[in-house]
Parts: sequence; structure tokens; C-alpha cells
Amino acid sequence: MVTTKEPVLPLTDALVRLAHLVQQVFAEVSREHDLTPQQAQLLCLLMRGPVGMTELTRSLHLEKSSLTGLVDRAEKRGLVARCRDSRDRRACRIALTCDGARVAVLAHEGVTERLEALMGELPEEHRDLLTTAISGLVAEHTTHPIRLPSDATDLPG
Amino acid sequence: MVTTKEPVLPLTDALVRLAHLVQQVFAEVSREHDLTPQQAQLLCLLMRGPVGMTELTRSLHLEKSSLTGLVDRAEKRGLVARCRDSRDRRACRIALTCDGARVAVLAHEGVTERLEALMGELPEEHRDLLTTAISGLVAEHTTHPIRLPSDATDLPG
DNA sequence: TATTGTTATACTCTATAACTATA
DNA sequence: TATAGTTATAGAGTATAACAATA
Repeated sequence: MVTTKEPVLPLTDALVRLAHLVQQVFAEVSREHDLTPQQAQLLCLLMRGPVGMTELTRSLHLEKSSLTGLVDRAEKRGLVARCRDSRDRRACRIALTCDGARVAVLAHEGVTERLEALMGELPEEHRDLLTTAISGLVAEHTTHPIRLPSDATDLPG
Repeated sequence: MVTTKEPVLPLTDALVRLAHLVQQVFAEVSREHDLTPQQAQLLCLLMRGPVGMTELTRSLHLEKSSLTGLVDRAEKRGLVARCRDSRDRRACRIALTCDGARVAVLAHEGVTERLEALMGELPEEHRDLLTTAISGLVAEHTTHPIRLPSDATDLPG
């Protein structure tokens, strides 16, 4: 059953296609909630709790000045808030507002639903192996802080 | 061996992470060749031969005016050229220049190398199944014209 | 001195709306 | 009238460089 008879793409090309597909889903869902994909990504990253600017630049692979602008616009829309760090007066932590947290949940659910619908077309064994294989990959190479769902507290705004 | 014991992410989250990982590789390679990711994507799409603007908007999921700008900038850099369509004087076909074709090959190779390096960490059985599973997915849902490598000819510039 | 973050500037990307030219 | 593409405009995203404030 694992014989390759159909015109199967090379794995690398397939990965690029898959990434574009996911990206498109992400963009569509973002748009439904009046977010840019970058804003949606920021909100989802903040769902586990407030994060400092420097850590965010590493997670999002952005220059600090780019992040300043992104946070500025999200703040202007009332989605996030800058909170001064009590221990380092240079630093600030970015936190979701109540409104931002609400939108973040909706966007995340939207993406999850659409992707699950896509994955539903695969046989279950494929889904399981995809999960295992991809998890191994991203666990190694993601710079995103894979924090445990714990301190998702203190939402200002 | 397919037992899920480690803290494995839900498949949908894993997919989003994977997409970001691929996207980052794409961005890094693009940068090495002095391209924006969008320009690199355009060049790669044109590798199989000239394409009209309308078809490109569908492949790239862009509004036509956005594509006009993208092609403008790529043309200004000497990467692509607009060729008048002989049968429809409103239309034009976008083709790689010699320079654009060269850069496209280099960028594609760069992405392929990096992704192969990442995939190399996976056991071969996982790679095979990934290929099969993902190919099935993207074949259904990609709007990209999966053209056969045939008419990659007539490169102006 | 090093680090955290912002400001100034320039360019790219993108969409909406109005437009031109051809079919 | 419909289609192919461009122009005008505005906002968002991004990087580089220079800067301010704090450590």
C-alpha cells in the first residue's frame, strides 16, 4: 500500500505545497476575524501568557523594529497591551486584552476546524503518522516557546 | 513504534508549526538570493513556462492589482518579462528572463537542500508516508497548476 | 558597555476602487 | 457587456540605522 505509483511529488515540493495550503487557511481565517495573518499569529502566540518583546522577535523571526510596529497596530486596535516589567524598567511584556483573547480563541478554533476538515480526508493511519513525524520535526527546529498551558492568566484591557 | 507517548502536539497545531518552519526556510533562502519570498514564489511558479496574469492571480491567491505590482518590481529587477499574447491583445504572459531562470533554479535548489536536510532526520518509512499523505492532500486542494515539466522554453531577456 | 525597546526612513506587499483597452 | 490588465491610493509588514533609557 505504500507503493508509489501515482505521480507523487518529491517530498520537499510536497512540503512547500502543504505550507502554502496551511498559510492560505490561516490567511482566510484571519481575514474573517478582521486580522492580518501576522496579527493572528501574534495573538495565538500570546494565548499562553504575556511575552517580552525580545522573546517575541525570536519566536516570530522579526527585527525588533518590525515587532514594534506590529505591536503598535495591534495595540491601537485594542487587541494587546504593553505592560511594564516590574524587574527591568527597560522592558515590557505584551499581553492579550480581553478582546484580543476572545479573537485569538476564535481564530485558533477557525484554523483548527478547517485543517481538521482537510485532514479528515486522510485515512486515520496517515493522520497518526503525520502527527508523529511532524511533531518530531518541529520539536527539534521550532524556536517558538512550546510552553505548557499553565500561566494563561492576567489579561488586562 | 507508532505509539504516541511523548507530548505530541495536536495534528492541526503541528501542521501550523510545520508551515511556519517551511516558510522560514523559504524566506531565508530567498534572502540569500536577494529575493523577497513573494518574488521567489513567483519565479518558481514560472519555471515551467510563461503564465498569464489572470492565471497567476489564481495560483498565488492575489488580487490582480497586487500581482501587477509584484510583476512590476520583478520586471524592474530584470527577473521576468511581459510578453504580449498574440491571440488576445489585452493579455500578456509573464516569462522568466535568463537571469530570472538562473535565480529560480538556485532558489529552488536551496529550498530543496534545506528541507532535505531537515527531513533527513526522520526515519525513511516516515518520509515515505509523509510524501504519500501530503501529496494526496495538496493534489486535492492546491489551485496551483501542477503542470508536467514540459514546455519550459522560450526565455526572453 | 551591553541590552531593551523606539523612531526615522525606505521599500515591499496587499486590497479596494476606478480606469483603459480589447473581446 | 464582459474580460485582461493598469493606475491611484491607503494601509500593513519588514529591514537598516540611529537613538534613548536602563542594566
